[in-house]
Amino acid sequence: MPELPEVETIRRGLVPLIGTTIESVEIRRSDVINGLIGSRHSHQKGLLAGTAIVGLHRHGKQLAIEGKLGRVVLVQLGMSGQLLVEQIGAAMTAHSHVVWNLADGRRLTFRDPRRFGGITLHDSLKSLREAWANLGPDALEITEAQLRKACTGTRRSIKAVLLDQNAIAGVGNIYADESLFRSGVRPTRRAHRLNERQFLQLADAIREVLNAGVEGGGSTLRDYVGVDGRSGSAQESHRVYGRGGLPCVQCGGALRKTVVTQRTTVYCPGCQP
DNA sequence: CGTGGCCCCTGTGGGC
DNA sequence: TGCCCACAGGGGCCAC
Repeated sequence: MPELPEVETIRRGLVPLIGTTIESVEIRRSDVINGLIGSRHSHQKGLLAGTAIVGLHRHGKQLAIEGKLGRVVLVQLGMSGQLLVEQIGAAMTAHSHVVWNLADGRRLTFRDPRRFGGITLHDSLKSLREAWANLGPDALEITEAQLRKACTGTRRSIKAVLLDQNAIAGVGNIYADESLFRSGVRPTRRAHRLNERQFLQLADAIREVLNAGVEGGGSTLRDYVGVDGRSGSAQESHRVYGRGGLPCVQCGGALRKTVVTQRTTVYCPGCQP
């Protein structure tokens, strides 16, 4: 479900939970949690039972819930993941895998029908930082220099690099196509062959489309729902994503739909030479 | 070692 | 109207 703007919107939606104590945690499907070892008691502890939420962090599309003592629950939403704030006692929807019962009578629910997402436990902020250091720089603030570095020494296409979270963290399929269109770069272009101007324009475009998505409340996805379970209101109009065969907004020519790196890709043959 | 290909899984929307 | 299947925001792992 989420691209970076949705994850950031969810993070902001959860900020009001800071200071709230987690009373207990229900693991309804343990296989969504990576590296569960040890006792039931340690699982509860690792999932922050009995402690307060003290911070909410994001890097790329990953979201971290920080508890007291530096323990961290790292959530990856994958394609269909959701974090929902609900009232304790409300009907539990299908595919609700982990539930944090809060002291204020509400609960935080991790739902993920397709289960491409998951949860990883870290016992310290240091451990989280190390994991995030292995990812590329955050796409929301990507600089031209960082982008150029990610594209150096590889023979892959620029789209493959954009989608590689270890190269740049946070660009998904929609924003890869949107940023490539806005910078006039064909998705299949070898990454190392972009010129100076293209690196600059692409870095600018990535920041712009992601920031626009955040401003729009992360409502750029068809079945995205926020922490309140409602979908976003201001649907951003994508210029190429989902518009294969339709006229290009710049030149009027037909947008071409292909597959690059196993992902549906739409671009304008005229504007992205 | 870098890279492309395959697969994981469920829900849904569009075509027939 | 209803059924079926192609396809979907991601990313880990495996052979080359």
